[in-house]
Amino acid sequence: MLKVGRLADYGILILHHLGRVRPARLSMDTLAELTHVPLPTVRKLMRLLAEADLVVSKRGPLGGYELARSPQQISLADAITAIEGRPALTACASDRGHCELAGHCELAGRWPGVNALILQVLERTSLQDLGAGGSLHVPPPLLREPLCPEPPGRK
Amino acid sequence: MLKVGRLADYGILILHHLGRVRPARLSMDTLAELTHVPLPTVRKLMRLLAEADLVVSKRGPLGGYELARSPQQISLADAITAIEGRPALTACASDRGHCELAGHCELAGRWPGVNALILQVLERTSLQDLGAGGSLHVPPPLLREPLCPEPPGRK
DNA sequence: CTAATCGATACCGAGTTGGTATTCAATACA
DNA sequence: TGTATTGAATACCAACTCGGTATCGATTAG
Repeated sequence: MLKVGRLADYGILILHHLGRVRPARLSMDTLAELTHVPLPTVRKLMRLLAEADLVVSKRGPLGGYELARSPQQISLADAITAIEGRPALTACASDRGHCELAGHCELAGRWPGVNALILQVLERTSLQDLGAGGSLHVPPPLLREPLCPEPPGRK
Repeated sequence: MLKVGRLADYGILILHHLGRVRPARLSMDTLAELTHVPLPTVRKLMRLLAEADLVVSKRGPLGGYELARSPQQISLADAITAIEGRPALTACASDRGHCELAGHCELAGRWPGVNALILQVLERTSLQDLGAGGSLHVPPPLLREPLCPEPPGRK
């Protein structure tokens, strides 16, 4: 199904909320309430997001989390990578993890290319893009034309 | 990790091999040998691929499978959909499957857009593209410019 | 000093996924 | 018409990943 895990989904939602209140801070408790994600799960998520430097934590009363940078500067790829590792369609395109077919598989060398394409979509979509209205950076014509028109005057 | 299941991976490899020998046929036995995928697993895969009309089967001696259309006309999206259902990043972007956050989640309406983008990459990449050399339809400049440059003389 | 809040570790149950076994149906060819 | 070859269909299973939980320790505002 090519899906992103529920944790990553939740994580992105949390980042979205942090973006909305920026530069204010939100406690895990509040985040759990806002997102309806169970608190222990929020805990696990925040650790990952903090490790990846997407959020900054403050302890003690009045503590909580705030976004480390602006929502424009955080991509979906950032978020997903923080929570479930670098997106990799197949084992051959992944850093960790081995494909037992390696050696026989004629496609092994080709997957990274496709993977990079997908990754780009995720990198070019920011939290901001996701949260606001608009066409996700990508003009509707993309739907009918080749992925990118041949750049004029090249080669 | 945003990965495609191993079955889908195998399935695409199988389709690739069928493409190479087209319009000849290959038996499951041969396919298992060629791809190093265990025969029972090949069986399961071929049923799915046949149901999706990506391959055509012939029974009896000299039987086997052949590609239903040319490798250019089969996209990665076709293959993945046949094997693990329509790709959907999140539950909100999926047909089947419900997100228990539906109703509270401010992002629910936005995911389908991102999903469509990813889907397009998969739809625009054919078996042929994957198997052959070349730049996957997508010129390198895509790596540095906005996903698609604003079409000149528009709006 | 104390309450509020984050940090870290270990653990668990369930569902998905990849893989297997078995039996039946069709067909080329002798 | 019989037999060997090949696909079709069903049911089943084991292992791993994933989402979720519990518990305790560390920091800091007031």
